[in-house]
Amino acid sequence: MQDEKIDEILSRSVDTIYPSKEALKEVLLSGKKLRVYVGIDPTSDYVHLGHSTNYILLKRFHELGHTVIVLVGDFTATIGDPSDKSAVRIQLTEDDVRKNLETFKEQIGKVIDFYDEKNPVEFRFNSDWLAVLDLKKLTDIASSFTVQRMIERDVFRRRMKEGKPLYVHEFFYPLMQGYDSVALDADLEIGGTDQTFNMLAGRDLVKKYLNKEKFVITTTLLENPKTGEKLMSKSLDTGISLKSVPEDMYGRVMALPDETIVQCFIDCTTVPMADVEEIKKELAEGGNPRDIKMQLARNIVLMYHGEDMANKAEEYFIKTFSRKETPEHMQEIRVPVGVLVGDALVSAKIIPSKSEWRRLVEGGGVHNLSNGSTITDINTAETKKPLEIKIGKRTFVRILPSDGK
RNA sequence: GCGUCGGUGGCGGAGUGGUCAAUCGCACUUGACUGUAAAUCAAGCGCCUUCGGGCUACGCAGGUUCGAAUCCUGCCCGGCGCACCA
Repeated sequence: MQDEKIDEILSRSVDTIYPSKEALKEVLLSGKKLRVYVGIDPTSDYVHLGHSTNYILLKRFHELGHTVIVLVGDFTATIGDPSDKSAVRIQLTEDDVRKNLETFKEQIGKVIDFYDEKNPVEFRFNSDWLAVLDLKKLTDIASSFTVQRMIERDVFRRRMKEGKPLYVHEFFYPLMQGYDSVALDADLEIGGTDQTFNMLAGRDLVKKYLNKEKFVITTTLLENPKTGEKLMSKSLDTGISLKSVPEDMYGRVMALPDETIVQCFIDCTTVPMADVEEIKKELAEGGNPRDIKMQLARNIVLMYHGEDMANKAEEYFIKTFSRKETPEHMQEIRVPVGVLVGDALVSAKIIPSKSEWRRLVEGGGVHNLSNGSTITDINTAETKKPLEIKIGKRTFVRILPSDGK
């Protein structure tokens, strides 16, 4: 049982283990309790399915009784991770961080029990040690790395090649992140493959200051196998937020490319690998990807919203998209009698502008559910009695006229 | 500091006096189709419009011109090269 769990830790969603899988396996089998951590960026409270992979893995360590730490990168956030080129430095107030952290706990709390009394999860803030780091110490840390090694890094190399700015302080970023491992007395860090460089910097520093081996597990990123694009990207807004309401979360999972189904099962759910193998086989043998993707969507919604909500989301999806029925619950807006439908929708911010409304109507994308027709007149003013409108496939609005002033 | 190149829509990236609200790719929206909000195909993608057009936009501020994203001046920001380097 224990061995099985260890095997899963060492393989599922794992890209690479440094220094080696065998070395980590040996330590895990020895029964030694490790200090394992994952870093989070507190600049926003946005956590998506891609992040969840790391926490699911962290959970596995937690279940084996290892000490689990969530590191809040409140100090490094003010520098801006060079891995993310939109390096707008954000000045975070303590309040922002706290708020984001609370939201984070709510979302990831569904994966790991943060309030487990038997094995409490530690939350640490790197400003505690980084904000007070003096230049002497920083110089000492920096002396562990050569400039050559820094500029070898592809984000840096690419930016130099493209003539994009590259600031000196960006070199500090991996150093600081690496020093976190020292301050935490970490034995193991988990992060996406995009964090490899930063996490490896920590290995060097831990060896230097603590004279021990820090293990690093990089986890696979969800990618579109066709384009190689990251499936979950904060900047592209393609990720599936863990804050999504059940119907939305379900639908967004359904919108993922068919080719990613198996990987999502592996990385975003706790469905046993044996079952995942079954699913893989089923797909290979011509199983309907839609049905299998529905299982996936169901599993994911279940994780974050519970069984009831998963059922409801599934039902909603089937009704709305498979059978194209009108949902029971829809957004309602109240408007004075006689107002143009388009104006009402714009002022309710359901549509960004009148031009957009015009395009939607001209493109045949607006339907009057009350009588089953497609609205073709942009100046339609059917606001005398309640009107149900469908815009595109997934926006439903009920317009309620009120004669009140 | 000097020289030089550049700053364009959500992003990447064309355009270098008029036909530019700005080629194209990505993202996004809508439609068709379907097995799904997949894939594929089609259309759209600044704002307003009585559909004639109007308005605001190409780092910022001025200027030249009948007319500027495109030319000039100044400023701000960046790349590269040179210089400086106790």
